[in-house]
This record gives sequence, C-alpha cells and structure tokens, in this order.
Amino acid sequence: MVPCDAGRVRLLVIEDETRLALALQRGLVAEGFVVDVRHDGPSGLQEARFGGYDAVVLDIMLPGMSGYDVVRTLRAEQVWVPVLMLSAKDGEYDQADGLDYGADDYLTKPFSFVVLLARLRALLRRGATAREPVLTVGDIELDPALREVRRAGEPVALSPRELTLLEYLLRHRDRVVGKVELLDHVWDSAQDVDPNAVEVYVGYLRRKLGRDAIRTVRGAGYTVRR
Amino acid sequence: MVPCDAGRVRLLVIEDETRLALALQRGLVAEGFVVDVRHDGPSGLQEARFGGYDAVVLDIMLPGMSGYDVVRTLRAEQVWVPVLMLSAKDGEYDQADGLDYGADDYLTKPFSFVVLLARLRALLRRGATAREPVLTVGDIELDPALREVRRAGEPVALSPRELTLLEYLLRHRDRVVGKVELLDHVWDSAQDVDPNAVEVYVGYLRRKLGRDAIRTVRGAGYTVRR
DNA sequence: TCAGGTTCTCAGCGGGTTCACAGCGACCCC
DNA sequence: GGGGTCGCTGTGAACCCGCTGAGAACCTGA
Repeated sequence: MVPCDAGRVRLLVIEDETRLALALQRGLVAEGFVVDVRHDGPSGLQEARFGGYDAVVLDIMLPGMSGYDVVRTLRAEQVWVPVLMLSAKDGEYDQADGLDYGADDYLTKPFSFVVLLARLRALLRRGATAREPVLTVGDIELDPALREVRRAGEPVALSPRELTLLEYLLRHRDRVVGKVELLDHVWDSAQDVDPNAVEVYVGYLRRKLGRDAIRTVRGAGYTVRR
Repeated sequence: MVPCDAGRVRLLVIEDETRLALALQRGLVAEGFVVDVRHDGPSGLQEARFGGYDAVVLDIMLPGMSGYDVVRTLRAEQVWVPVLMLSAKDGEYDQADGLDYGADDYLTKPFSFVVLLARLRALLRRGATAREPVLTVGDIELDPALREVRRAGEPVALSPRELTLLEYLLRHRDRVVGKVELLDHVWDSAQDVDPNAVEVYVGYLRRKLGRDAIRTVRGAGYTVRR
C-alpha cells in the first residue's frame, strides 16, 4: 500500500468535542485529505479496525472507551495504522503511557493546527509500518514485526528458532525462564524434545550476540542480562 | 485473559474514609471500571482473596488490619492481583515497606485522580503477572523471580540448594524452622538425607551472607535475624 | 537432484554442587 | 568442672548440570 498517493490519503479523526472535531475535519479536508470523524471510543475503534485508513487522530478522553484502550486494542489485533494521540493532559505518565500503548506520536492540547499537520505528514511519510515496540536489552534490539535482530545497530542473522527463543527470553526478561517452559512455548512440544536442545540454541545465540547476552541460572534456567 | 477488555475491568477499593472511597468509586466507574468498595482490612482481604479482581486500590490505614498486612497476607497465599497502595504518610520507609510487602505501586495522599488512573492503567497493562515481591531481611534481598540474591546491594552467587534453603527461611522469617522441616521442604526427602546436610548448608550461607545472617536456636532449628 | 541452511540428537568434557564423614568446639545440666 | 549432646566445618568423592563439537535427518529453494 502506498499511503501518500496524493489526494487520496484517508484519515480518521476520533474526537468527542464536536467543535474541535469539526475544525479538524475542515482543516484537513482543505489540505486535501479525505476525513471521517467518529465521536466515541467504541465506534472509533470499529472504524479504525476495518476502515483501511492511512492514519488516525485520536483523542484520549472519549466516551465509552479511552483513547489508550483504542490504540492498545488495535495493536493487540495487529492493526498497525499510524496513530497520533491528542490529550489535554501533559503529565509525564500520560505521555509515556500513550506511547507505551502503541501510539506513534503525541500532541498536547492546545496545539496549533500547523504542528498537527506537520506531525501527521511525518507519520504518513513513515507509513503504515508503525509497529510493535522493539524489544531492547543492552545493545540488542529485536523488532517483532520485522523479525529482525540488531546488535549495537548491526543486523544479526538468526534462524527462526533462534529468533523465537530470543523473543521469548526478551519478553520475560524480568525473571528466570526454565528449560521446560521454553520447550513449551518456543518448541510447543515439551514432550519429545530433549531439553539439551535449549542449551544448544542458547549456545548459538551466545555465539552471535555475545557470550554474556544470556545468563545461565544453574538449576533454574536462563535470563537475558539487563 | 485480557484485563483491559473495555468496560469489564473489575476493581476493588479498600478505603475507610467514606468521602474518599465514594469519590474514587464514582471517578473509576465513570472511566468504565466495575468498582467494589470495602471499608476495613479484614473484609477487604476476604474480598480481594476470592473476588477475582483485576486490581486492588488499598489504603494503608484501615480498621481491623493494616493495608500492609492485607498485601502481605495476599502474597503469602499466592494471590498476585496487582495492588496500588495509598497512604497519608510520605516517609521513605513507608514506601519501601509497602513495596517490600508485595504492593506493585504506591501513591501518597493527596494525589490527583488523573495520576491514580494512569498508575492503575500501568498496573493493569502489566497484568496479573505482578512480580513476586522481593524477600528482604536486613541488608539481604532475595528475588524469587530472578533467583538472585544481594547483600548490601552486591550480588551473591548461591547454588540452587543454598538459594532454596535461604528462600524457605525468609518465607518463614517470623518463626524458628526445624531441621526436619527443612529437609522436608528444601530437600523434599527427609528420609535418606543426613540432617547434618542442613548444618552444612547453613554454614555455606553464613559464609556468603555474614556470620549472623542466620541464627541457631539450639535444639529447635534456625531463624533469619530480623 | 543438489546445495545450503536449519533442527536436533548424541556423547564427552569440565567444573560446580551435593553430601557423607569425622574431628572438634560450644553449650547445657548436673 | 566434667560429661554428654548438639552444632560447626574441612576434606574429599561421587554426581549432576550445562556446554560444545560432530554429525545425521530434514526442509527448502535453485
């Protein structure tokens, strides 16, 4: 999909304040976008899910369902449309939360229309490749959407099994993960695979990512170093 | 389970000041949560135990039983529901205590409702996988999830048996633990192991954690010093 | 069909871990 | 103070766990 096909870019605005919603719609239409508006969380979510928009402008305070929950639901359903969040709050927590939930950018009310336009264009340029947050630990990054791993910025080639194993370890980096658990979730057949396979694959990962990327906790399992 | 499935998230508020309790309930209901309220420690504990809530907002000063005791009891009973504690105090110690006992986050009165909401959402996002609390006594900390032990902040390497033994002692720090009991629970075979093994391992722990980390109660067993 | 990559088993090695043993020291009671 | 009990610790041997290289089976795309 080419999102910036001129004059055909479709936007969804989810905003309950009718005055603001109308102003946004007018302004954006004047800029050549096709704009749909929804006024509450649930119907906005529904529309964002199936509307095939190139980007969504999303207020946080919404009737029925907060903007946070809308993005989070979308991302959980693997919908990666770019989302620009709007909020009257400006606390640290709120911003962090919005981005954590999977929003791509964040704007605090009141904002100038020009700024909104600039950010929106930046998002559209980046394209619909908005993606699951990259898992990071130390100098190792794993992009779940691209299934790509980098070490100190340099790409590292991993086999599917290696990548799945690393992903599981990164997603549970706050605790020790046992070998049987890994067999369950990474091999999905704890029965007929030798636990030694886990050791072998940890060995492969260490060879590619550095000796101390994965720590052995003898008698318990493995953890990624923090 | 998806805890934030909009409109179905169930919260329990344990707060004895009726005005505050009512305000919280109203605010949270307006945000789409299902909210139950209890006004004292014991009934709150009972409800938290069996109510199947997605999170608990818990005051510290409560009639009948302190908030500290409520979390501690819940965690001791392996109930891992996320707990957000509220307190009028703001001393460093109180905060540390609350988190030590197994609370997941901490808010000092007076707080803004927006902040409470943000923290609560953060907790719900983390999900019911709230981490097991770190066991602490003196300058010794044991993180059961990471299987990691620190003394005065410095990591200490323990073998699996050593760690299991220390964990059992810490989990029963309020009483003397007999050697046979330790053989039962740490060695899970009280029959064919010499009770002297316990003495040996206590010796190992003392060597690594300090001579007086574990106190001998002659004729009865061992306790960790408090 | 062949080449290259991936998955996983196998077996051996090395070192940490577990625990019995035995001698010694500490404590308690008479 | 003396004897007995209980707990502590150094030594050492068997054991277990995790690591690794080699290689077989398998899959996949050219």
